[in-house]
Amino acid sequence: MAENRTASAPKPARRGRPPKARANGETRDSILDAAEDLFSKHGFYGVTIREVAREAGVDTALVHYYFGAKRDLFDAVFIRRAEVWNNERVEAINRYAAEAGDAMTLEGLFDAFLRPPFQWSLKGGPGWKHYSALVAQTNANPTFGGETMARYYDPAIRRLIELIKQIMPEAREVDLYWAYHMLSGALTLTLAETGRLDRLSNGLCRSGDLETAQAYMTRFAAAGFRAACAAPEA
Amino acid sequence: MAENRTASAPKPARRGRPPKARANGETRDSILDAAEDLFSKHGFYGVTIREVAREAGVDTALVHYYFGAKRDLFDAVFIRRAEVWNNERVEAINRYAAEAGDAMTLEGLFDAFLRPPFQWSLKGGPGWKHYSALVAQTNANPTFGGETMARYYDPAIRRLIELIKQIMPEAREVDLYWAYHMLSGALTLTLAETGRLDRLSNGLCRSGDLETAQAYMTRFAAAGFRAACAAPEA
DNA sequence: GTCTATAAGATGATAGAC
DNA sequence: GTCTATCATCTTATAGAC
Repeated sequence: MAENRTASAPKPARRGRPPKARANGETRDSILDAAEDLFSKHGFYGVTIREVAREAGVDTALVHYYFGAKRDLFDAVFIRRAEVWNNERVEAINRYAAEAGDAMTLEGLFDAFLRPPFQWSLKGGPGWKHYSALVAQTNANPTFGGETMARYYDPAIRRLIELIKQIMPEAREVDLYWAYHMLSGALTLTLAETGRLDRLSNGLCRSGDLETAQAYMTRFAAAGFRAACAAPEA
Repeated sequence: MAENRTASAPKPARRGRPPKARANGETRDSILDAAEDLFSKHGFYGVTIREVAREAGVDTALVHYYFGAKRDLFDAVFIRRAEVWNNERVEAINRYAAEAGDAMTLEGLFDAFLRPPFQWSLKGGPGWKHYSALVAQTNANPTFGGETMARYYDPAIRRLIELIKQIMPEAREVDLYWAYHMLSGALTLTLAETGRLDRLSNGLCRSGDLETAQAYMTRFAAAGFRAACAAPEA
Protein backbone atom coordinates (compact mmCIF):
# COMPACT_ATOMS: atom_id res chain seq x y z
CA MET A 1 0.00 0.00 0.00
CA ALA A 2 2.53 2.63 1.12
CA GLU A 3 4.51 3.86 -1.88
CA ASN A 4 7.84 5.18 -0.72
CA ARG A 5 9.63 5.33 -4.04
CA THR A 6 9.32 8.45 -6.19
CA ALA A 7 6.58 8.17 -8.76
CA SER A 8 8.98 9.00 -11.57
CA ALA A 9 11.44 6.20 -10.76
CA PRO A 10 11.54 4.06 -13.87
CA LYS A 11 13.05 1.08 -12.10
CA PRO A 12 12.26 0.24 -8.51
CA ALA A 13 15.36 -0.38 -6.46
CA ARG A 14 16.02 -4.03 -5.65
CA ARG A 15 15.49 -4.91 -2.07
CA GLY A 16 17.32 -7.68 -0.30
CA ARG A 17 20.51 -9.44 -1.31
CA PRO A 18 21.76 -9.34 -4.84
CA PRO A 19 21.64 -12.64 -6.73
CA LYS A 20 24.39 -15.02 -5.78
CA ALA A 21 27.02 -15.80 -8.33
CA ARG A 22 27.48 -19.54 -8.22
CA ALA A 23 29.18 -22.07 -10.42
CA ASN A 24 26.88 -24.17 -12.53
CA GLY A 25 25.24 -26.94 -10.54
CA GLU A 26 26.46 -25.54 -7.26
CA THR A 27 23.10 -24.14 -6.27
CA ARG A 28 21.37 -27.36 -7.17
CA ASP A 29 23.79 -29.38 -5.09
CA SER A 30 23.59 -27.09 -2.12
CA ILE A 31 19.81 -27.48 -2.13
CA LEU A 32 20.17 -31.25 -2.28
CA ASP A 33 22.69 -31.19 0.56
CA ALA A 34 20.45 -29.07 2.74
CA ALA A 35 17.40 -31.20 2.00
CA GLU A 36 19.33 -34.40 2.67
CA ASP A 37 20.49 -33.10 6.03
CA LEU A 38 17.05 -31.96 7.11
CA PHE A 39 15.04 -34.89 5.74
CA SER A 40 17.41 -37.30 7.44
CA LYS A 41 16.84 -35.62 10.79
CA HIS A 42 13.13 -34.83 10.70
CA GLY A 43 11.58 -36.88 7.90
CA PHE A 44 9.67 -35.71 4.88
CA TYR A 45 6.88 -33.93 6.72
CA GLY A 46 9.17 -32.52 9.39
CA VAL A 47 10.96 -30.30 6.92
CA THR A 48 9.65 -27.20 5.17
CA ILE A 49 10.77 -25.85 1.84
CA ARG A 50 11.61 -22.66 3.65
CA GLU A 51 14.00 -24.46 5.99
CA VAL A 52 15.69 -26.18 3.08
CA ALA A 53 16.08 -22.88 1.27
CA ARG A 54 17.43 -21.13 4.34
CA GLU A 55 20.01 -23.85 5.05
CA ALA A 56 21.04 -23.89 1.40
CA GLY A 57 21.35 -20.10 1.40
CA VAL A 58 18.94 -19.67 -1.48
CA ASP A 59 15.44 -18.42 -1.95
CA THR A 60 12.35 -20.56 -1.47
CA ALA A 61 11.29 -20.12 -5.06
CA LEU A 62 14.58 -21.54 -6.27
CA VAL A 63 13.86 -24.86 -4.65
CA HIS A 64 10.72 -25.15 -6.71
CA TYR A 65 12.53 -23.89 -9.77
CA TYR A 66 15.06 -26.72 -9.59
CA PHE A 67 13.03 -29.60 -8.22
CA GLY A 68 9.34 -28.84 -8.58
CA ALA A 69 7.19 -30.24 -5.81
CA LYS A 70 8.49 -31.15 -2.38
CA ARG A 71 8.14 -34.86 -3.02
CA ASP A 72 10.29 -34.59 -6.15
CA LEU A 73 12.98 -32.96 -4.06
CA PHE A 74 12.88 -35.87 -1.64
CA ASP A 75 13.20 -38.40 -4.44
CA ALA A 76 16.12 -36.50 -5.93
CA VAL A 77 17.88 -36.66 -2.57
CA PHE A 78 17.22 -40.36 -2.17
CA ILE A 79 18.34 -41.35 -5.65
CA ARG A 80 21.52 -39.26 -5.76
CA ARG A 81 23.68 -41.53 -3.65
CA ALA A 82 21.83 -44.82 -4.13
CA GLU A 83 23.63 -45.50 -7.39
CA VAL A 84 27.03 -44.87 -5.86
CA TRP A 85 26.33 -47.22 -2.97
CA ASN A 86 25.01 -49.96 -5.19
CA ASN A 87 27.50 -49.78 -8.01
CA GLU A 88 30.36 -49.95 -5.56
CA ARG A 89 28.87 -52.83 -3.60
CA VAL A 90 28.16 -54.90 -6.69
CA GLU A 91 31.60 -54.16 -8.05
CA ALA A 92 33.18 -55.11 -4.73
CA ILE A 93 31.43 -58.46 -4.40
CA ASN A 94 32.07 -59.31 -8.05
CA ARG A 95 35.72 -58.53 -7.61
CA TYR A 96 35.85 -60.63 -4.45
CA ALA A 97 34.14 -63.53 -6.20
CA ALA A 98 36.55 -63.35 -9.10
CA GLU A 99 39.58 -63.24 -6.81
CA ALA A 100 38.51 -65.83 -4.27
CA GLY A 101 36.96 -68.29 -6.67
CA ASP A 102 36.13 -71.54 -4.89
CA ALA A 103 37.64 -70.20 -1.68
CA MET A 104 34.80 -67.69 -1.23
CA THR A 105 33.48 -67.40 2.31
CA LEU A 106 30.46 -65.62 3.73
CA GLU A 107 32.80 -63.53 5.84
CA GLY A 108 34.80 -62.43 2.82
CA LEU A 109 31.70 -61.72 0.78
CA PHE A 110 30.00 -59.68 3.50
CA ASP A 111 33.20 -57.79 4.16
CA ALA A 112 33.27 -56.73 0.51
CA PHE A 113 29.56 -55.98 0.46
CA LEU A 114 29.50 -53.90 3.63
CA ARG A 115 32.67 -51.93 3.09
CA PRO A 116 31.36 -49.27 0.66
CA PRO A 117 28.49 -47.91 2.76
CA PHE A 118 30.57 -48.03 5.94
CA GLN A 119 33.50 -46.31 4.27
CA TRP A 120 31.33 -43.58 2.79
CA SER A 121 29.80 -42.94 6.20
CA LEU A 122 33.25 -42.86 7.76
CA LYS A 123 35.13 -40.82 5.20
CA GLY A 124 32.66 -39.36 2.72
CA GLY A 125 31.77 -36.27 4.73
CA PRO A 126 28.56 -35.35 6.55
CA GLY A 127 26.35 -35.72 3.48
CA TRP A 128 26.94 -39.45 3.47
CA LYS A 129 26.06 -39.79 7.11
CA HIS A 130 22.85 -37.88 6.50
CA TYR A 131 22.07 -40.14 3.60
CA SER A 132 22.65 -43.25 5.69
CA ALA A 133 20.24 -41.99 8.30
CA LEU A 134 17.69 -41.27 5.60
CA VAL A 135 17.96 -44.80 4.25
CA ALA A 136 17.53 -46.23 7.74
CA GLN A 137 14.31 -44.33 8.23
CA THR A 138 13.05 -45.20 4.78
CA ASN A 139 13.79 -48.87 5.34
CA ALA A 140 11.67 -48.83 8.50
CA ASN A 141 8.85 -46.80 6.98
CA PRO A 142 5.70 -48.90 6.61
CA THR A 143 4.02 -46.58 4.10
CA PHE A 144 6.50 -46.22 1.28
CA GLY A 145 9.63 -47.83 2.72
CA GLY A 146 9.13 -51.26 1.22
CA GLU A 147 8.45 -49.94 -2.23
CA THR A 148 11.22 -47.35 -2.19
CA MET A 149 13.91 -49.66 -0.87
CA ALA A 150 12.95 -52.41 -3.28
CA ARG A 151 13.04 -50.06 -6.25
CA TYR A 152 16.51 -48.72 -5.64
CA TYR A 153 18.31 -51.45 -3.75
CA ASP A 154 16.97 -54.83 -4.82
CA PRO A 155 19.22 -55.38 -7.85
CA ALA A 156 22.35 -55.15 -5.72
CA ILE A 157 20.87 -57.48 -3.10
CA ARG A 158 19.89 -60.03 -5.72
CA ARG A 159 23.46 -60.15 -6.93
CA LEU A 160 24.63 -60.65 -3.35
CA ILE A 161 22.25 -63.56 -2.92
CA GLU A 162 23.41 -65.16 -6.17
CA LEU A 163 26.94 -65.21 -4.83
CA ILE A 164 25.82 -66.56 -1.46
CA LYS A 165 24.20 -69.42 -3.35
CA GLN A 166 27.58 -70.24 -4.83
CA ILE A 167 29.01 -70.49 -1.34
CA MET A 168 26.03 -72.41 0.06
CA PRO A 169 24.59 -74.32 -2.88
CA GLU A 170 22.46 -76.42 -0.57
CA ALA A 171 20.68 -73.41 0.94
CA ARG A 172 17.01 -72.82 0.22
CA GLU A 173 16.18 -69.47 -1.35
CA VAL A 174 13.54 -68.65 1.23
CA ASP A 175 16.13 -69.06 3.99
CA LEU A 176 18.52 -66.71 2.23
CA TYR A 177 15.93 -63.98 1.79
CA TRP A 178 14.88 -64.11 5.41
CA ALA A 179 18.49 -64.09 6.50
CA TYR A 180 19.20 -61.09 4.32
CA HIS A 181 16.25 -59.35 5.89
CA MET A 182 17.88 -59.71 9.31
CA LEU A 183 21.11 -58.30 7.96
CA SER A 184 19.25 -55.40 6.35
CA GLY A 185 17.74 -54.37 9.67
CA ALA A 186 21.07 -54.55 11.44
CA LEU A 187 22.84 -52.64 8.68
CA THR A 188 20.48 -49.72 8.32
CA LEU A 189 20.05 -49.32 12.07
CA THR A 190 23.81 -49.26 12.49
CA LEU A 191 24.33 -46.68 9.78
CA ALA A 192 21.68 -44.46 11.37
CA GLU A 193 23.99 -43.93 14.37
CA THR A 194 21.15 -43.11 16.72
CA GLY A 195 23.22 -43.27 19.89
CA ARG A 196 20.91 -45.80 21.44
CA LEU A 197 23.68 -48.37 21.83
CA ASP A 198 25.84 -45.80 23.62
CA ARG A 199 23.18 -45.35 26.27
CA LEU A 200 22.32 -49.01 26.57
CA SER A 201 25.96 -49.95 27.09
CA ASN A 202 26.71 -47.01 29.38
CA GLY A 203 29.30 -45.75 26.92
CA LEU A 204 31.02 -49.10 26.46
CA CYS A 205 30.06 -49.05 22.77
CA ARG A 206 29.87 -46.05 20.50
CA SER A 207 27.37 -45.85 17.65
CA GLY A 208 29.87 -43.88 15.63
CA ASP A 209 32.53 -46.57 15.81
CA LEU A 210 31.64 -47.93 12.41
CA GLU A 211 34.84 -49.88 11.88
CA THR A 212 34.04 -51.98 14.92
CA ALA A 213 30.43 -52.20 13.86
CA GLN A 214 31.34 -53.51 10.44
CA ALA A 215 33.57 -56.21 11.89
CA TYR A 216 30.84 -57.37 14.25
CA MET A 217 28.24 -57.27 11.52
CA THR A 218 30.31 -59.41 9.18
CA ARG A 219 30.77 -62.12 11.78
CA PHE A 220 27.24 -61.88 13.12
CA ALA A 221 25.65 -62.07 9.69
CA ALA A 222 27.83 -64.88 8.38
CA ALA A 223 27.00 -67.06 11.38
CA GLY A 224 23.37 -65.99 11.18
CA PHE A 225 23.09 -66.98 7.53
CA ARG A 226 24.54 -70.42 8.25
CA ALA A 227 22.12 -70.96 11.11
CA ALA A 228 19.13 -69.71 9.11
CA CYS A 229 19.96 -72.11 6.30
CA ALA A 230 20.64 -75.09 8.54
CA ALA A 231 17.73 -77.44 9.06
CA PRO A 232 15.88 -76.25 12.15
CA GLU A 233 16.04 -78.62 15.08
CA ALA A 234 12.86 -80.59 15.62
CA MET B 1 -21.60 -11.49 9.30
CA ALA B 2 -25.00 -12.73 8.17
CA GLU B 3 -27.35 -13.13 11.13
CA ASN B 4 -29.94 -15.71 10.28
CA ARG B 5 -31.28 -16.39 13.70
CA THR B 6 -34.07 -14.24 15.08
CA ALA B 7 -32.79 -11.42 17.22
CA SER B 8 -35.02 -12.43 20.13
CA ALA B 9 -33.74 -15.99 20.38
CA PRO B 10 -32.38 -16.33 23.93
CA LYS B 11 -30.37 -19.45 23.13
CA PRO B 12 -28.74 -19.96 19.76
CA ALA B 13 -29.50 -23.40 18.40
CA ARG B 14 -26.62 -25.87 18.54
CA ARG B 15 -25.11 -26.62 15.19
CA GLY B 16 -23.45 -29.88 14.31
CA ARG B 17 -23.69 -33.22 16.05
CA PRO B 18 -24.86 -33.54 19.62
CA PRO B 19 -22.18 -34.58 22.12
CA LYS B 20 -21.37 -38.25 21.98
CA ALA B 21 -22.27 -40.37 24.93
CA ARG B 22 -19.25 -42.55 25.57
CA ALA B 23 -18.17 -44.76 28.38
CA ASN B 24 -15.49 -43.37 30.61
CA GLY B 25 -12.05 -43.61 29.04
CA GLU B 26 -13.46 -44.68 25.71
CA THR B 27 -12.93 -41.30 24.09
CA ARG B 28 -9.41 -41.13 25.39
CA ASP B 29 -8.57 -44.56 24.05
CA SER B 30 -10.10 -43.91 20.67
CA ILE B 31 -7.94 -40.82 20.34
CA LEU B 32 -4.86 -42.82 21.28
CA ASP B 33 -5.78 -45.55 18.79
CA ALA B 34 -6.28 -43.07 15.99
CA ALA B 35 -3.04 -41.25 16.80
CA GLU B 36 -1.15 -44.53 17.01
CA ASP B 37 -2.41 -45.60 13.61
CA LEU B 38 -1.61 -42.32 11.93
CA PHE B 39 1.74 -41.65 13.63
CA SER B 40 2.88 -45.16 12.72
CA LYS B 41 2.13 -44.55 9.07
CA HIS B 42 3.24 -40.94 8.57
CA GLY B 43 5.42 -40.02 11.49
CA PHE B 44 4.97 -37.22 14.00
CA TYR B 45 5.01 -34.35 11.53
CA GLY B 46 3.00 -36.19 8.92
CA VAL B 47 -0.09 -36.23 11.10
CA THR B 48 -2.34 -33.34 12.07
CA ILE B 49 -4.49 -33.08 15.14
CA ARG B 50 -7.43 -32.67 12.81
CA GLU B 51 -6.75 -36.02 11.19
CA VAL B 52 -6.44 -37.70 14.55
CA ALA B 53 -9.69 -36.15 15.69
CA ARG B 54 -11.49 -37.11 12.51
CA GLU B 55 -10.30 -40.73 12.66
CA ALA B 56 -11.22 -40.93 16.33
CA GLY B 57 -14.65 -39.45 15.61
CA VAL B 58 -14.20 -36.61 18.06
CA ASP B 59 -13.65 -32.87 17.88
CA THR B 60 -10.22 -31.30 17.50
CA ALA B 61 -10.52 -29.49 20.78
CA LEU B 62 -11.04 -32.75 22.61
CA VAL B 63 -7.64 -33.98 21.61
CA HIS B 64 -6.10 -30.99 23.31
CA TYR B 65 -8.42 -31.37 26.23
CA TYR B 66 -7.19 -34.91 26.91
CA PHE B 67 -3.56 -34.73 25.91
CA GLY B 68 -2.45 -31.12 25.71
CA ALA B 69 0.11 -30.43 23.03
CA LYS B 70 0.69 -32.64 20.02
CA ARG B 71 4.00 -33.91 21.33
CA ASP B 72 2.37 -35.02 24.56
CA LEU B 73 -0.11 -37.02 22.52
CA PHE B 74 2.76 -38.75 20.74
CA ASP B 75 4.44 -39.62 24.01
CA ALA B 76 1.21 -40.98 25.42
CA VAL B 77 0.91 -43.25 22.39
CA PHE B 78 4.47 -44.45 22.67
CA ILE B 79 4.35 -45.19 26.37
CA ARG B 80 1.00 -46.94 26.43
CA ARG B 81 2.18 -50.28 25.11
CA ALA B 82 5.86 -50.10 26.03
CA GLU B 83 5.18 -51.32 29.52
CA VAL B 84 3.16 -54.29 28.32
CA TRP B 85 5.88 -55.34 25.88
CA ASN B 86 8.62 -55.00 28.43
CA ASN B 87 6.92 -56.50 31.44
CA GLU B 88 5.96 -59.56 29.45
CA ARG B 89 9.40 -59.99 27.94
CA VAL B 90 11.17 -59.70 31.27
CA GLU B 91 8.69 -62.05 32.84
CA ALA B 92 9.12 -64.54 30.01
CA ILE B 93 12.90 -64.65 30.17
CA ASN B 94 12.88 -64.84 33.95
CA ARG B 95 10.47 -67.72 33.79
CA TYR B 96 12.60 -69.45 31.17
CA ALA B 97 15.74 -68.96 33.26
CA ALA B 98 14.04 -70.38 36.32
CA GLU B 99 12.74 -73.41 34.44
CA ALA B 100 15.81 -74.19 32.36
CA GLY B 101 18.43 -73.51 35.00
CA ASP B 102 21.84 -74.64 33.83
CA ALA B 103 20.31 -75.97 30.60
CA MET B 104 19.60 -72.45 29.34
CA THR B 105 20.41 -71.90 25.69
CA LEU B 106 20.53 -68.77 23.59
CA GLU B 107 17.82 -70.23 21.38
CA GLY B 108 15.54 -70.83 24.33
CA LEU B 109 16.21 -67.43 25.81
CA PHE B 110 15.59 -65.55 22.55
CA ASP B 111 12.48 -67.58 21.91
CA ALA B 112 11.09 -66.42 25.24
CA PHE B 113 12.24 -62.85 24.71
CA LEU B 114 10.87 -62.47 21.20
CA ARG B 115 7.55 -64.21 21.70
CA PRO B 116 5.60 -61.37 23.39
CA PRO B 117 6.10 -58.67 20.73
CA PHE B 118 5.56 -61.16 17.91
CA GLN B 119 2.44 -62.57 19.53
CA TRP B 120 0.97 -59.14 20.16
CA SER B 121 1.56 -58.19 16.54
CA LEU B 122 -0.01 -61.44 15.40
CA LYS B 123 -2.99 -61.62 17.71
CA GLY B 124 -3.35 -58.33 19.54
CA GLY B 125 -5.33 -56.53 16.85
CA PRO B 126 -4.34 -53.70 14.52
CA GLY B 127 -3.30 -51.36 17.32
CA TRP B 128 -0.36 -53.59 18.15
CA LYS B 129 0.78 -53.69 14.56
CA HIS B 130 0.64 -49.93 14.42
CA TYR B 131 2.62 -49.71 17.61
CA SER B 132 5.27 -52.07 16.26
CA ALA B 133 5.68 -49.93 13.18
CA LEU B 134 5.97 -46.86 15.36
CA VAL B 135 8.73 -48.45 17.41
CA ALA B 136 10.58 -49.44 14.26
CA GLN B 137 10.59 -45.87 13.02
CA THR B 138 11.54 -44.50 16.39
CA ASN B 139 14.43 -46.95 16.67
CA ALA B 140 15.79 -45.73 13.34
CA ASN B 141 15.25 -42.05 14.08
CA PRO B 142 18.56 -40.23 14.50
CA THR B 143 17.09 -37.20 16.28
CA PHE B 144 15.24 -38.62 19.25
CA GLY B 145 15.26 -42.35 18.52
CA GLY B 146 18.29 -43.21 20.60
CA GLU B 147 17.09 -41.32 23.60
CA THR B 148 13.49 -42.52 23.39
CA MET B 149 14.32 -46.17 22.87
CA ALA B 150 16.89 -46.11 25.65
CA ARG B 151 14.47 -44.51 28.07
CA TYR B 152 11.67 -47.00 27.63
CA TYR B 153 13.38 -50.21 26.56
CA ASP B 154 16.81 -50.41 28.11
CA PRO B 155 15.83 -51.97 31.43
CA ALA B 156 14.35 -55.01 29.70
CA ILE B 157 17.39 -55.33 27.45
CA ARG B 158 19.76 -55.14 30.40
CA ARG B 159 17.97 -58.05 32.03
CA LEU B 160 18.26 -60.01 28.78
CA ILE B 161 21.99 -59.38 28.66
CA GLU B 162 22.41 -60.48 32.27
CA LEU B 163 20.88 -63.81 31.41
CA ILE B 164 22.99 -64.15 28.26
CA LYS B 165 26.02 -63.70 30.48
CA GLN B 166 24.91 -66.71 32.51
CA ILE B 167 24.83 -68.75 29.32
CA MET B 168 28.12 -67.36 27.99
CA PRO B 169 30.13 -66.41 31.08
CA GLU B 170 33.27 -65.99 29.01
CA ALA B 171 31.72 -63.37 26.71
CA ARG B 172 32.93 -59.79 26.83
CA GLU B 173 30.27 -57.21 27.59
CA VAL B 174 31.15 -55.07 24.60
CA ASP B 175 30.55 -58.03 22.32
CA LEU B 176 27.15 -58.65 23.84
CA TYR B 177 26.01 -55.07 23.42
CA TRP B 178 27.05 -54.96 19.78
CA ALA B 179 25.41 -58.28 19.15
CA TYR B 180 22.21 -57.06 20.75
CA HIS B 181 22.34 -54.02 18.55
CA MET B 182 22.26 -56.28 15.47
CA LEU B 183 19.29 -58.14 16.89
CA SER B 184 17.51 -54.88 17.65
CA GLY B 185 17.77 -53.75 14.03
CA ALA B 186 16.48 -57.07 12.74
CA LEU B 187 13.65 -57.16 15.27
CA THR B 188 12.23 -53.70 14.74
CA LEU B 189 12.54 -53.89 10.96
CA THR B 190 10.70 -57.20 10.98
CA LEU B 191 7.89 -55.91 13.17
CA ALA B 192 7.46 -52.91 10.86
CA GLU B 193 6.23 -55.27 8.10
CA THR B 194 7.20 -52.89 5.31
CA GLY B 195 6.69 -55.40 2.51
CA ARG B 196 10.20 -54.89 1.23
CA LEU B 197 11.10 -58.54 1.70
CA ASP B 198 8.04 -59.57 -0.30
CA ARG B 199 9.27 -57.59 -3.28
CA LEU B 200 12.89 -58.60 -2.94
CA SER B 201 11.98 -62.29 -2.83
CA ASN B 202 9.34 -62.03 -5.56
CA GLY B 203 6.70 -63.18 -3.12
CA LEU B 204 8.67 -66.12 -1.78
CA CYS B 205 8.67 -64.55 1.69
CA ARG B 206 5.90 -62.52 3.26
CA SER B 207 6.61 -59.70 5.69
CA GLY B 208 3.44 -60.55 7.55
CA ASP B 209 4.49 -64.13 8.24
CA LEU B 210 5.70 -63.31 11.70
CA GLU B 211 5.75 -66.89 12.98
CA THR B 212 8.33 -67.77 10.37
CA ALA B 213 10.16 -64.54 11.02
CA GLN B 214 10.43 -65.25 14.73
CA ALA B 215 11.83 -68.72 14.11
CA TYR B 216 14.48 -67.37 11.74
CA MET B 217 15.33 -64.53 14.06
CA THR B 218 15.87 -66.83 17.01
CA ARG B 219 18.31 -69.03 15.11
CA PHE B 220 19.98 -66.13 13.31
CA ALA B 221 20.53 -64.16 16.50
CA ALA B 222 21.72 -67.08 18.60
CA ALA B 223 24.36 -67.97 16.02
CA GLY B 224 25.21 -64.31 15.57
CA PHE B 225 25.76 -63.80 19.30
CA ARG B 226 28.10 -66.78 19.45
CA ALA B 227 30.09 -65.51 16.49
CA ALA B 228 30.26 -61.96 17.83
CA CYS B 229 31.59 -63.24 21.15
CA ALA B 230 34.12 -65.64 19.65
CA ALA B 231 37.64 -64.30 19.31
CA PRO B 232 37.90 -62.74 15.85
CA GLU B 233 40.22 -64.58 13.49
CA ALA B 234 43.54 -62.87 13.00
C1' DG C 1 -16.87 -33.39 28.50
C1' DT C 2 -18.13 -31.80 24.23
C1' DC C 3 -18.89 -28.48 21.16
C1' DT C 4 -18.39 -23.67 18.09
C1' DA C 5 -15.55 -20.24 16.69
C1' DT C 6 -11.49 -18.11 15.94
C1' DA C 7 -6.93 -16.41 16.87
C1' DA C 8 -2.30 -16.27 15.12
C1' DG C 9 0.81 -18.00 12.37
C1' DA C 10 3.07 -21.35 9.02
C1' DT C 11 2.91 -23.81 4.61
C1' DG C 12 3.48 -25.30 -0.49
C1' DA C 13 3.37 -23.26 -4.49
C1' DT C 14 3.29 -19.64 -8.13
C1' DA C 15 3.35 -15.08 -10.76
C1' DG C 16 6.17 -11.96 -12.46
C1' DA C 17 10.07 -8.38 -12.17
C1' DC C 18 14.77 -8.29 -13.31
C1' DG D 1 18.59 -18.04 -12.50
C1' DT D 2 17.40 -15.38 -8.81
C1' DC D 3 14.64 -12.58 -6.44
C1' DT D 4 10.00 -10.17 -4.24
C1' DA D 5 5.47 -10.64 -3.13
C1' DT D 6 1.52 -13.01 -2.49
C1' DC D 7 -2.37 -16.51 -2.65
C1' DA D 8 -5.06 -19.95 -0.75
C1' DT D 9 -4.90 -23.09 2.47
C1' DC D 10 -3.84 -25.47 6.50
C1' DT D 11 -1.83 -25.61 11.20
C1' DT D 12 -1.78 -25.81 16.51
C1' DA D 13 -3.95 -24.19 20.11
C1' DT D 14 -7.33 -21.67 22.98
C1' DA D 15 -11.62 -19.14 24.66
C1' DG D 16 -15.89 -19.78 25.99
C1' DA D 17 -20.90 -21.51 25.38
C1' DC D 18 -23.49 -25.32 26.90
